[in-house]
Amino acid sequence: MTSKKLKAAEHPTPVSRRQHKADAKAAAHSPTKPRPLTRIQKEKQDIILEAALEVFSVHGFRGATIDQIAEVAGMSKPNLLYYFPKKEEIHRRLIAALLDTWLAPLREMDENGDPFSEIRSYIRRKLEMARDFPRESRLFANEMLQGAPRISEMIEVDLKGLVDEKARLLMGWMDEGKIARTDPYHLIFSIWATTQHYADFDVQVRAVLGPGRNGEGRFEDAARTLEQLYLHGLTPRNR
Amino acid sequence: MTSKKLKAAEHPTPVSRRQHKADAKAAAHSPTKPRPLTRIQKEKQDIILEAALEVFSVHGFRGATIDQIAEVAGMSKPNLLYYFPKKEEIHRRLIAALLDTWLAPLREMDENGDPFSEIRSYIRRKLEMARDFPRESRLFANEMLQGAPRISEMIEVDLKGLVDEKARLLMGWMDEGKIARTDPYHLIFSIWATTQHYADFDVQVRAVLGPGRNGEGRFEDAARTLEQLYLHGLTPRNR
DNA sequence: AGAAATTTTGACCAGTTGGAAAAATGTTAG
DNA sequence: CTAACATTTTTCCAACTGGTCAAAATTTCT
Repeated sequence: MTSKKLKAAEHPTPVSRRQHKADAKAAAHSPTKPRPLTRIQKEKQDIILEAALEVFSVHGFRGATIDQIAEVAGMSKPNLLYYFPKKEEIHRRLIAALLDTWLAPLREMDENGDPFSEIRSYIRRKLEMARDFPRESRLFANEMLQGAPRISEMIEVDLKGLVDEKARLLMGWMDEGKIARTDPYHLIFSIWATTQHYADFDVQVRAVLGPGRNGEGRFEDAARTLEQLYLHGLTPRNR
Repeated sequence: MTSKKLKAAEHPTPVSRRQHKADAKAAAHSPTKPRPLTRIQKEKQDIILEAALEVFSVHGFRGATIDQIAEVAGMSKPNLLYYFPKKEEIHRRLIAALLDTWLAPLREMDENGDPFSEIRSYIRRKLEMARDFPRESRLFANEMLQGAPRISEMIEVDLKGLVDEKARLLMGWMDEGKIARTDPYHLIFSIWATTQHYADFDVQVRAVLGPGRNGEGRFEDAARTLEQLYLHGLTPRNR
């Protein structure tokens, strides 16, 4: 009694990028509903994304294999492909989710706050992210190294837009004499670089510092050094 | 600057991993001479290394393919494999040559010089390297992101040794009150991060700055910003 | 319980990958 | 010129790659 010879809804749930032909039943269920529903399969998707983050962040897009991700996720490759029909899909999902989180700290920099404490907070938050989400940082770095082929649009619009806005804010503070005058863009780049460095070059940092200063102490040392450097470095000179 | 010096003590003849069987003549030629000599085939090796740098720096070790490298090098894959029997060999050679060049600027930091001008020079040189050898920087970054599986030894010995030495030097300057007191290790990390950022995250920098400030001007802006930040930030506070 | 839908599995594929063998083509010194 | 060596090309291969498919196992819904 396999009346589903060509099954009307071959991909009703998980990831469906293209409908099969002639399925009146699907239409009957919901006329123009692209995504009927998802239940506790979202669980599986999360597991996959987790595993993919682990693998992509280390080997980059090309260097990572579906088999590898499937193994880390604890499922078979075809099973994984049931949820994400394409390798690229997994990657895109990861990147999309990442960018938002990644820019949050900068977004929080408030024009009404005290310049120094705003900048200090920003550095802190970025440093915390490098500590708490190193894989995300590496995923991002990997994408950048490759020339951001998959996210050029995002960085040219969302990211640039936000940076432009905050650069203007910093300029304002400089004009008011509240912080020393520098190029706000390069200042932001510096903060990005110094904080993300602790995630992206973790091995190097670890190797150089040796086993001694490497736990929470390391984080505090880094935070103190950077805060001093930036705050001290941004204090207006001539009075 | 462009230190082309390469240690020629890696492998003797191109295809040397296994001799033809039963040839007493080889022994007759040179009993215990590991490397007869290499002529103008070194040219080919250089071409291959050039191409490999191009490819590895973008896709990382796993993501790069021999075919790709061969194509960029303008030769057939088997031909390439004649010179470098293993993919890993090419990569190792690149990394080995790189590390030396890469650490040169730090090595040049002179304890007899003026602290501020030494640090300024160091930043300048690192920034120049990021501008002039971005591929090398990315190759290095790629390796770090992957956990430096192929060069952990090098960074744990050579690199750590050098950094320890220079950290001591910086500490000395701090003790003498010549520069503000901070963690010298994290200070060095910061300089690495901020300078290499311009090579590794070039796409991002370019996208954010837009087409305007992107030629030589960009380099100058970055240099000025970093110099101000570090020199200003390292000026001793209390008098 | 039983039908229907969903999830998982196993077999399979075509294209790519790193690499081996050996034949074919230079190159060079005697 | 020619033997000895160096280089290049052709052919080939086994393992791996992203991905498909139908059947089987499982879950869900009534």
